[in-house]
Order: sequence, then structure tokens, then C-alpha cells
Amino acid sequence: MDDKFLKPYDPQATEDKIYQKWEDSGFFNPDKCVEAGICSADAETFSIVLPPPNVTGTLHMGHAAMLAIEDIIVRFNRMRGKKTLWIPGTDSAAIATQSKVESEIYKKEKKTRYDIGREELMKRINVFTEDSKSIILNQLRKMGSSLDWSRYAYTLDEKRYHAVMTAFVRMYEAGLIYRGARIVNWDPALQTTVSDDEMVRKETKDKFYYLKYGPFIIGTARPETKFGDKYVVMHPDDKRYSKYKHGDKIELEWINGPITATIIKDSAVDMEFGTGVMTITPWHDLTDFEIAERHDLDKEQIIDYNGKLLPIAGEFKGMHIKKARDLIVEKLEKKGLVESIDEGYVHSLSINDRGGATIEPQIKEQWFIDVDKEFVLEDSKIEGIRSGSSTTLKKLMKKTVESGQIDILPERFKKTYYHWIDNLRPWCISRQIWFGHRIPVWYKDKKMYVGVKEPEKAGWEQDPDTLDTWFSSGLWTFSTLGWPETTSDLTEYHPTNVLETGYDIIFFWVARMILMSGFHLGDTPFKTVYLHGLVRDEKGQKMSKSIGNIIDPLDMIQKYGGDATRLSLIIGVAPGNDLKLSENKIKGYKHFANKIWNISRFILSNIENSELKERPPLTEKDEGLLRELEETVRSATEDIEKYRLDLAADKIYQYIWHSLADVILEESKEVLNGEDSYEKLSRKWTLYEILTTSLKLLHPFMPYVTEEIWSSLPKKDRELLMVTKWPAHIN
RNA sequence: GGGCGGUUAGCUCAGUUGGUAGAGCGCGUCAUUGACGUUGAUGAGGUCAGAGGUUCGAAUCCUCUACCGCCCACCA
Repeated sequence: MDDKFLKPYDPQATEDKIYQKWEDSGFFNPDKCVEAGICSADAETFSIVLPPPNVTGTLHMGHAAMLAIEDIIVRFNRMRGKKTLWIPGTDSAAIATQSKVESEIYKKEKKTRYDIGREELMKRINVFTEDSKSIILNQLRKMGSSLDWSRYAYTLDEKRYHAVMTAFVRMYEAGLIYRGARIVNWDPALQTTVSDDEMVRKETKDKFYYLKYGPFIIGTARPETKFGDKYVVMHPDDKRYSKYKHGDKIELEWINGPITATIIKDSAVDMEFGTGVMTITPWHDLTDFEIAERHDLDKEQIIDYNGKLLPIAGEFKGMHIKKARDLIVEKLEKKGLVESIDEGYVHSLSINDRGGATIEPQIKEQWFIDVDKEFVLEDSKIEGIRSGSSTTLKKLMKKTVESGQIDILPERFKKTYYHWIDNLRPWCISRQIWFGHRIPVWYKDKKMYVGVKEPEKAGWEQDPDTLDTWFSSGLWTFSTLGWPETTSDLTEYHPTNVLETGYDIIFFWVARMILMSGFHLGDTPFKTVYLHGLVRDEKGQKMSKSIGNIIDPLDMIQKYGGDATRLSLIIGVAPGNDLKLSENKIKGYKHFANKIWNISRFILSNIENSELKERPPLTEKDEGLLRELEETVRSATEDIEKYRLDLAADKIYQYIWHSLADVILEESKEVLNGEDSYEKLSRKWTLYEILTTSLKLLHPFMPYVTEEIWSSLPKKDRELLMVTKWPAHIN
């Protein structure tokens, strides 16, 4: 027996060394496994992409949970003899990264991005992301992740750039990408649009004003937008206003003097709300915009892109809307146009989740993806859509899940997914930030050129906007495998088997990947979507810097080891449920790592190498122990196949601690100290069998300690436990 | 406003096609130089949120109610 077993298990002294050993073996890369004969060249493949962490900072417990789950799945499949590939990568996270760097620069130097210019900003961002990237890659290793580093990808590297440009051009040529003036979510602070999904709503208490608008009373929370209101809208069925006809003109006195208003009848108006009459501001409100579109009404901009009032505001011109509101109300009061004010109006404001500013809807020329436009899918592997038939992105996204070609776990998220698709509007993909993939469109005079490469002749100017970061993320399952080239990786490993990610990004990412893969490959990006929950603190609160309840994965690994950290994030959490984590839980599993260590010590110290050569005749009792073991293998394997890692881990834990240690070993002491040599030999052989099988079972969950013990075993099938065959069982 | 989830031992959660309630942590008692200073044995503790229904039988299926949480939404 190795002397190391005389001391308690020490994760700090072990883990980095073990990781290095794995990495040096090359077996994270399936090609090397084939070369070494660990799996056959035509073995079934198993592939999964790592949801690329943002290069904005460091990994948190949510990442740690994701890594633990994925690594367990990957190690399990690798041990089952599949050609297993897990692709690492990082994401540029355009808006989040740029705004973080910008605010750092502003804090230190009081300069904005316009002061330092596009080129200099890019330089600063690159320095920042490079630093951040190396921290992240180190953290991924610390968790024990068996990622194939030779296939590492970054959303902004050259290959991914090429994929993104190609995707844009092809979708443009199919008519699915178009430029148009629509109402968008404008962030006046970051000076960019953001997508619907990037906004969060925040409940706010405001004043609500009832204003006299000719013969009507209209309500508004935003008097500063009302300068241009010249349409008054009511429901066509509203009897109170049946004397007014659509198109009627009325003269009335308004903020800056007399105006002519036009009556519009539209069923978007809620008769129950307020007086059932409203005026519209199509430039700054989506509902109003859509009403205006339906009736072909004028749209006027009231607020500029910095949040200041335009000349239409008369004397208030140039004033910031925040300052202007009270002054405008004051003027309206003087003119006797204020009917009443409701002080306690609660409504929700849209905030940019990536920067924090209040969103101002604006009409802007932007690039959009049309999710409702018919196109012909030439080569389709999607069930229910024939090759050469016509479809839309929306239909395609729905079909793949409805047909069961993509399975979403847990089941309940399918409904959430359908609901989102049904309400999906055109996806605005252009951003007015500098960090990201620049849109491959060039302008010269009145001409426009769309292409993967810049036009050769001089004088063309590229569109200044960049693409929404989720556009490139949407390509991730296949851009990482070499698309648009037809690489062997792409044919072998796509569609990937599982996409494992948090339920909070089902719309941002999961849906976008299905969209992109459907259009560009006529296929699904993955077969199963496995969604995990959020990691919260022990009271169930979200972990955040301001509350100060963050548990840092690196600290925990330092204190209790990577194995313990992993297990604490798995056991006791059903798929899709949030996890309440406490330091105590992690500590508990450190004890478990030591338990298996000591079990090994006991067994190894009681056997001689010579006794393991071949299977001796076994006692009935020992046959029984092996059947119990086999039942554990069968049942744990089944749980992992169903992605119930929590149940599998718990079962293995129960078996090792409470069957193997508490019962089997206790009882073995008597047998081993006894006189019956037949019984003794049978038991020794059986204990060793149970130990090796237990190590295999536990390996995906606690890879470090199991590998370290494995390295000291006198007899084994393969040098590295990581690539040893998963124990067989009778189904 | 629409939808989803949760409510099971002090705490965190399991409970797989309905068959007399489970685990971990914590707690009580006893043992222990023990392979494990990170151990073992044993015990206490639950009308499975509430009400009604289906059934021979319900934590599990159906209906309603209450509370907690989450997501979506164009009530100005």
C-alpha cells in the first residue's frame, strides 16, 4: 500500500497534479482516444458545447454548477466508450464588456469612448478581455472540467468571425435580414439599441396626469412626450364616443398653442382604462407606433437620442426630459389643461439589463431578422419540414420541439418556449456599440454592398454598427466545429447531444441556436436541452456583491477541494430547480472524499497483490454483495441516462458510505481476522472488486480523489480511471 | 392581465406508472485509540399547506382556496 494513505486525503496537494496528468494524456481530445485505442474510430459520438462564459469577469457558483453537471455527463459518456467531445470557449459579451471597460475608463480618466476613439477603445477592451480570459480558463480547469482545449473557440476569433459574416450574408440573401425603421429599445446612456430580452422591468411609482385634450380627458405618465400628439384614439365599439367618427378633425388648445387633432378608431385601446381615450406618440411608444402603422399616420420624433427635447417642444427645446417634465406640467396647469393628478401610479419602467439606464423607445433605422417571412429550406433534416418546402423561422423553431426532435428537460420549460415564440417580434440585431462583429455592409453614395469581405474598390464605408452578441452565440454549436467549411468535426459531432445551460437564457440563447441551426444547416443544434436552476445562498436569496452573500467557487475549492464543491452543487437539486447552497454543505462532501480515501486504505492494506490475479471461488455471501453492487450500478446508470444526476450521486454516496463502509467493511473485519482461508480469499477479491467499481461509479462526480486512489491500485484495466470502462451491468 | 413552479421531519430537499412516508445536515443517548482526530450504533421529530372529489387505497390523479417564488405582456 502506498504511504500516502497514512495521512488524510489532501485535495490541495492532489488536484492540480491530477488535472495536469489528464491534460498531458491528451484524452480530453477524442482523436487522441481513438489513436490510443481507448475508443474505436467508428464509436458512437457524444458532443456538447460549453456555454461560453462572458469575458467580463470571473466565474461564479452558477458557472461552477454548470461545469459540474456537464463534466459529469461528459466523463460518464467517455467512460462508456463513446467518442466524447466537450468544446470550450469564451464569449465577448459585447454590450456588457464594452460598458464595463467604458465605465472603468471614465472612473479613472474621466473620458468617454468618444474622447478616446474607436481604435483606442478596442485596444483597451482587448487588454481587459485577455486578462479576464486567462483567469476564466484557469477556473475552468480548477473545477476539473475535461474540456478539449485543442478546440478552444472565442466568439470574436478569426474562424468565428468568418462564420458570423457568412451567416449574415446568407440570411440577407434569403431576405430574412432586412434594414428598416422600426421602434427599438434605445439606451440613451450607452447610445445603443438593445433587444427586447435584454430589458428588465422595474416597478416604479410615478405621478399620473389627467389632461384636457379638447373635449376629451387623456391620461399620461409622460407629459414630456405629448408635444406632437395630434391623433386621439378610441375603441370603435365605445358607445361613449360614438358621435365621433374615424377621421373627424377637431380644433383644440394644447401645450404650445392651438392644434388640429384627428379622431382615430382602433381596437388596441382599452375601454376600461382611464377615460378610454388616448393620444398617441408613435415615435416613442410601441403600441402607438403600431396604431400609427395600421392607419398610416405621421410619426414625429420628440426626444433626441441623448434624451433631450427637440424643437417641436418650443420653449422646452434642448432641455433634458427629466428636468422638463415638471416645468411642462406647470405650464399645462397655468393654461388650465390639467384635470387632476394621481400621485400613486405604479407602473414598470424598462431598464437596460446590461447597463442600467432607462430605455427610451425610438424609431431608428436598424437591421432586423424577420421571423415570419417564408423561405425555402433546401436541405432539411427537421422532422415535419420537407426539403425544398417553404417555412418561417418561427415555424421551424416550434416544429423542432413539438415533434420531439429536440427534448427540453425539465418538460415544463417547453411551454415557456412555445409561449415566447408565439410572442416573438422581429429581432433587432444591430447595436451602436463598437465592440463586436461589425455588420458586413458597406455604403457608397446611394449604393449598398453586402458581403463577407470588404469591396475592393475604394470609397466604400462600412456600417458603423455591430451585431447583437446573441447573433454569434446562436451559431455556437456549429461555428465551433468549423462551419461554414464542411469539416469532419461538423459531420461527426453535429447536432450535439446535449445543451446544458441555465433556464434564464432559454430565450437569449437556446431559441436563437435553434433558429440559426435550422436556417443554416436545416437541422437542430442539439437533441436534448437540459436546464439547470440558479444557485442561491442558504436563505434563497440571489448571490450578489451588494448583499455580500457571494460564495466564491475558487475559495471553496481552496478550502474543501474541487470534488466536494462539485458534489455540493449536484446532490439535492432536481433539474431546473434553484439550489440553495451553504458552505456547510460543501464541507460535508469534503468528509466524503476522505471517507472513500480511508475505505481504500482499509481495503488495500488488507490484500496482497498476488491475491487478485484471478477470480477465486466466491462464497454465497460474497456473490450476494456483488449482486447488490450490480444493482447500484444499474440504477445509478439509469439515473444518469435520464439526467437525474442528483439521484445517481446520492445513490452512489449512500452505497459507498452506508453499505460499503458501515456494513460490508465492518463485517469484513471479522472475516479477514478469521481462520477460513477460502472465505478470506473470496472476501478479499470481492472487496477489491467493490472498491474498483465504486471508484468508477464515483469518478464522474468526484474525479480527483478517485483518480488519485486509482493511481495507487495494484491491478487495473487502464492507467487512467478517466478512460477506464464504465462498469457493466445486466439490464 | 396571461402563464409556470413551489408548499413533505428544526433546516435543505427526494419520493420514478396511486399500495401503511425517505435522505443529508442539525438534535438526544450510548460506544469508540477505531480503516476514517472527518467514526459507529440507536433514538426523537411529519394529520405530506387547506377543503372537496375519484378510488378498496391518494404526498402522488381531478376541482377549488390560501400563501411564497419566477417568467411573459403594447393598459396610454
